[in-house]
Amino acid sequence: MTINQPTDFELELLKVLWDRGPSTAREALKAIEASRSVGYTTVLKMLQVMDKKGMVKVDRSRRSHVYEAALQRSKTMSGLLSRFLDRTFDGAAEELLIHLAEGELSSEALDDLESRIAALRAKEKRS
Amino acid sequence: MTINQPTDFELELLKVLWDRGPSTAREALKAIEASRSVGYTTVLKMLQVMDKKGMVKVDRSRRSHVYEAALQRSKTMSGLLSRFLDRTFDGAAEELLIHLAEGELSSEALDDLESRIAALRAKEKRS
DNA sequence: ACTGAACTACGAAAGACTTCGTACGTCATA
DNA sequence: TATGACGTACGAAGTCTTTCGTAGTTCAGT
Repeated sequence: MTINQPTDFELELLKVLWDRGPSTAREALKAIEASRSVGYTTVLKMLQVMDKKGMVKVDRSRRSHVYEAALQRSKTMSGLLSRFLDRTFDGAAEELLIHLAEGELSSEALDDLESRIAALRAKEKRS
Repeated sequence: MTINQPTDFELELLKVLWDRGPSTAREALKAIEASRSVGYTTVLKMLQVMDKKGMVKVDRSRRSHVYEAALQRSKTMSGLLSRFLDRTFDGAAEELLIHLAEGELSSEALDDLESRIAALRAKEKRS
């Protein structure tokens, strides 16, 4: 059961669908155009490809088909992270954290992270 | 100066070079074969491609050319992480951490992480 | 009913990555 | 010196992703 990992563009589209909810190709285009230039048929084609891969569900009852994400945001993100962790850091989360901590974390993020750890600890103890 | 991001295979080879030090194509092949099957000329070709991209340095003074990583391990990893963070989590390290914490971290890793945070805090205060 | 706008379907091409076959050179040794 | 093992160079093909053009359909407004 190897899950389908979305590519960059696919993820971009999934994010639109997660944020906006079910959307037409044109609506998705509008959302994406905000950050970069791409043609309408390109977006449409990608949505069709994603349909074939089972990443989106399509409602064809209207003339403008409506696309909806068929993947859960959280699971998808976890899957992408997991794969990245394996491929890049050979699964060593601590290694990843070293680089994350050194380059990317603000003081607030550290606060956030600490409270998250505390929550996890509490959950662990409970189980 | 957008740095060349290694692909999966390229990273695999870089890891070999980082771990073993300067190596011939055959030595790299031996190391990689431990985990998966690939042909000798494939490895050689990749090393040649990486040479063209500037990712490795080649010593051609011997018949069997000797390849050496031209990228720093730490910088490469940080770069890969940074790109992944941007593309997948739109740069939000906290988002990444949520998923990392939920899926991948053992109790020991949490310990490790906490002490790392403490160290970062200390470093921050000092500056 | 006609026209133009908007939609879908789909072929095809470009670029990146990976893979290998093949041609050819070199070197030790039988 | 002939042979086989081992080395490099490199073209080419297969796959995947992204991109778009074009053809054909549908629908609303004149």
